[in-house]
Amino acid sequence: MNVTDTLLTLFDTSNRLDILYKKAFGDILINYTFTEMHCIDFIGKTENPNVTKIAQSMKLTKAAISKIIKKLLAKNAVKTYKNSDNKKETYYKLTKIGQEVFEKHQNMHKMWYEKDEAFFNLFNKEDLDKTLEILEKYTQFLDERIKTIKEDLK
Amino acid sequence: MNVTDTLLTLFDTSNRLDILYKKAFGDILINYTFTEMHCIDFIGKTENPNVTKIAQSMKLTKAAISKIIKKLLAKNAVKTYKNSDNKKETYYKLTKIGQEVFEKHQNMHKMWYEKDEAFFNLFNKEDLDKTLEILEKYTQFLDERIKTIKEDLK
DNA sequence: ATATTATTGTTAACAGGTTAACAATAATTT
DNA sequence: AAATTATTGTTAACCTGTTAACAATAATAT
Repeated sequence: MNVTDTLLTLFDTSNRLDILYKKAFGDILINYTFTEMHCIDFIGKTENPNVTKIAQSMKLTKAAISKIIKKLLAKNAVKTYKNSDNKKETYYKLTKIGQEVFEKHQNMHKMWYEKDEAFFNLFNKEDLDKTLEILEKYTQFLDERIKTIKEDLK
Repeated sequence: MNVTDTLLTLFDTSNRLDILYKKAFGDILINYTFTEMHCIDFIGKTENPNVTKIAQSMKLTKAAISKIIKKLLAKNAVKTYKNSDNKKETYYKLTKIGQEVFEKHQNMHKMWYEKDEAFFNLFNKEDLDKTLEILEKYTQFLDERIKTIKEDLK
């Protein structure tokens, strides 16, 4: 087992996923960036989404989301509302335009899913399960190392 | 086989690799960013490296490398030289300081490699090979889709 | 040999993220 | 109830990348 190969392969795979994803959505939903799209997706799926929730879910800062929301408001994809018993929090929901974009995005995902499924069906179940297991354990192993990196380096 | 799980797992794994990598090098080589470090690494390993070669290898634009090099020059990690029969190209080599950073980075990699190897030795060879095979084929499959995405979406 | 085309590397303007500081409001402590 | 602390969301200043335009030089075609 060549460790370097594994890491390079992993890197390659996730790189391709990234390219494909951006390309797919970039081509169809030309007026929305990748991140704006994600943001719309989250708003469409979530109860009373505010800047804080969106930021947590998307693993970006509140500052970043604040800016993105500004753009989505300018594009009329999203509108704000408030809850009468909380003057601090601002929530968002999709406009008709936003809803259309949301649905296109959902359809893309569905199509994507089907293609992937067809691909993975070429392999047998045990091999796929084993692959998942190895990847998951490796992720855990990396998590451990992230935690202990300080002592690790003394 | 749940496709969504696979994709999320893949995403998680590469995300952790990224975090760990940045954290590791960020903590040790505090004066150099991740990208500067990569650049030093490439210069240390390459014959007559110029902006163009570095950019290709690091998959960044020449403009980006141009800026990074500027910083490395300011930090005295790198110096320029020319080849007498080409007035257009500028090459770079490591200074003593740059060389030290390069070696620290190499040692980090070695240590990292050993830890990974110990981890992967917990699994048996066939399973690991199968995993690699699946990932590689999936990467190829994604490459195909990247190429054909235009027609794909009609 | 000259003219054309391609390559090299820099720069300005932009994009999309971050951190840090802040005012407004909510929650908690005393 | 008042004071303190925590949370929300915005903004300014910055960082690191991109694209596009450019001057200088090298390579190729005529």
